[in-house]
Amino acid sequence: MSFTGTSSDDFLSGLNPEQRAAAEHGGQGVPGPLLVIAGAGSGKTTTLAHRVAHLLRQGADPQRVLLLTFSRRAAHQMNQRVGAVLQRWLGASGAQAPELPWAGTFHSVGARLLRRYAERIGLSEAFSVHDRGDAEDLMGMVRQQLGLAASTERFPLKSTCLSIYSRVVNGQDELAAILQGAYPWCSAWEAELRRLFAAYVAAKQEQQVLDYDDLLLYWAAMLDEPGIAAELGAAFDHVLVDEYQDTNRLQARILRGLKPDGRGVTVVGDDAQSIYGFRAATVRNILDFPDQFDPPARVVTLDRNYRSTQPILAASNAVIAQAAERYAKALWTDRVSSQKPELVAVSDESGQARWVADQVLAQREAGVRLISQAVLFRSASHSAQLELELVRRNIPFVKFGGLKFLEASHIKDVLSLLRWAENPGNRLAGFRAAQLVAGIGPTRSARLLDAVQAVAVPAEAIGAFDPGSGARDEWAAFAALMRGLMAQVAWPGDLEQAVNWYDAQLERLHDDAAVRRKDLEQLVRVAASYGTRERFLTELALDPPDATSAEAGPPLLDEDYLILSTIHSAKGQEWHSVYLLSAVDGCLPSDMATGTAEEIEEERRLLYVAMTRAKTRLQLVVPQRFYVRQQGAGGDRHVYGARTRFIEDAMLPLFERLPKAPPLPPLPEPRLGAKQPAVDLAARIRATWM
DNA sequence: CGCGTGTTGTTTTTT
DNA sequence: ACAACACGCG
Repeated sequence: MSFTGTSSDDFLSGLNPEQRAAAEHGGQGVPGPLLVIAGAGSGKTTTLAHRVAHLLRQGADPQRVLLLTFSRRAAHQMNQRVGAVLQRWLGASGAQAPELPWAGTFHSVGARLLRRYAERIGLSEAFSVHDRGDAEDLMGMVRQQLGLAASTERFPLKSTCLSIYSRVVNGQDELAAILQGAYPWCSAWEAELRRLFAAYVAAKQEQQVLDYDDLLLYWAAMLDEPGIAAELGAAFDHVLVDEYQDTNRLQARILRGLKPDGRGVTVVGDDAQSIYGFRAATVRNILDFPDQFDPPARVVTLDRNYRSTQPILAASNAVIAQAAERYAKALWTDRVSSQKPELVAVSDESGQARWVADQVLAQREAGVRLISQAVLFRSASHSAQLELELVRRNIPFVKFGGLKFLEASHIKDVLSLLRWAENPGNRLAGFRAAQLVAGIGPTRSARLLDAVQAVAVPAEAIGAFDPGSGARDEWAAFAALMRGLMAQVAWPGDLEQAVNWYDAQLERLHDDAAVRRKDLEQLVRVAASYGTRERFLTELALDPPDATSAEAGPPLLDEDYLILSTIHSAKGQEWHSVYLLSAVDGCLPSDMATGTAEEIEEERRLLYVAMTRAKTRLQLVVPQRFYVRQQGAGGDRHVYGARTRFIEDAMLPLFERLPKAPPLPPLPEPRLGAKQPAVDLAARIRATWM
């Protein structure tokens, strides 16, 4: 299939000169490496979409274009934009715009490639993908087995162990260096951690499971084989990477392995928006990209902002200008406005919730739909008070980031049944699944798994297992379910069967069975959109649905709703009005992240990302005090919050301050002792009716 | 051996 | 305020 056409170049005519240069880079033949530095709101997606369209128009085969995006959502968006551009160009010719089959995240593309090459690299084609929670559980199991949990001095928690392991793998660094740099309090455990990680890797391989890091690690390792590298490199003519500032060294290694000479490679990003350092992303990837090649990659900088008004941009530029190291660029715009971004002083977190709810409603009255407004925050928990307020006032909202559907225990329970059926070697899934039966605990479950491992047909071992006197009937039903799930795949009927069986256990396992039942119904609905059980299980780990039904739930498409989002999840998005909650030192920068200068720089970029999401209206809300958590009910310990350190006094002229009058000092807390109240209001009010 | 209860330690961001 | 862990009962 070819899209080479004869029509003119007008489909690029909507672009500015720099965008156009990026889109057309290379002319005929396979172009050399290209780096596009795309500032916030500079039309990055548009440019990348036009570049893809341009390549296809020049005859590139969509099957041979690899487009690596940061999220599934971005991949989808890109596919649509490319389609729209091409559609316009193809015009009335009626031809179908092509789909890009190889558009996705590094992780999801990795999973697909590994499955394709499974046999050649000694991997089972039925390998399972562990999400973060599963990986932690397995790490916990191994930690237990090695006796590290029982040592007299406390050993790092399983989640910490996994974070360290992940950092080592993704950062392609030495354990000792990572410990020293990011986990100094764990340095004393280096030898034990090494032993733990070795056992963890062995356990994964034995069970044929891969965690997120493995999807990249095996891909990179596969590319170390010259034969496979040549084959894979030749399979793609063009490799485009979005959000390159948030890739880590392992991902850079993959890119180099695919295209050692850089021909056909385009990377796009903005060093000022690098916010995934905690995941071992390194801004060095983008800073060092050009000189990796000889001759160096071409660099195109997009510094015209089409999103925000001039006052919003001026404030954002001032914030990022304080950053230590970056590609120098100052964004500019011709969107004039007299409205500066606003710094709003409120009394405390509940005042903040009321303020934002008031503002959101007022804006809606003024004609700004809820869906064009967003509330951003540093960490998912910061929005708790606001969520209560929104529910109270009947303002519909959807929250991005924070607790994921998949992390809920009932969802994990049901999925463990399917995962075990899909891959009986997956001990973790079996371990969890068997314990759902009343009367089965860790010990019997482990014994069962040994029995399963010892025979050729797992279902037989399950049927023959003696669960102890109390559980025989329950066990028969469970064994029948597993036999059915393991014998043959019927999708999505398998999930319904699993949910049906699990429903009988729900009341016993959880007090809030009703809410959880709704989630399971939702899961069944989601499942129908996946073609096969295997795809469902892997893709769910790589792209979980966003919210549980306990929260707002998926509003109907025609309904209007407010967006709540962590700053991280807001990446790449934009809204007419943006409210940033708790722009206070301790929240932003988070007091969890003030250890090193690098961490603080990343927090600064987070504020920059948050501010540059706003098109027309931006409010940073600063509670004057907030209550310290971790204290008894009725406790009154609080901290007087200072405005975030990233907005220095010298920048204040760039903001409007609200409210205009200085805020009233907080009322002194009345000390209600045993004494009688000074004024007996109650008696007076009773007297009205006498 | 499983399950319910009390105690202790710990809090971020995501594929 | 919450979750993981240790302990003691059935």
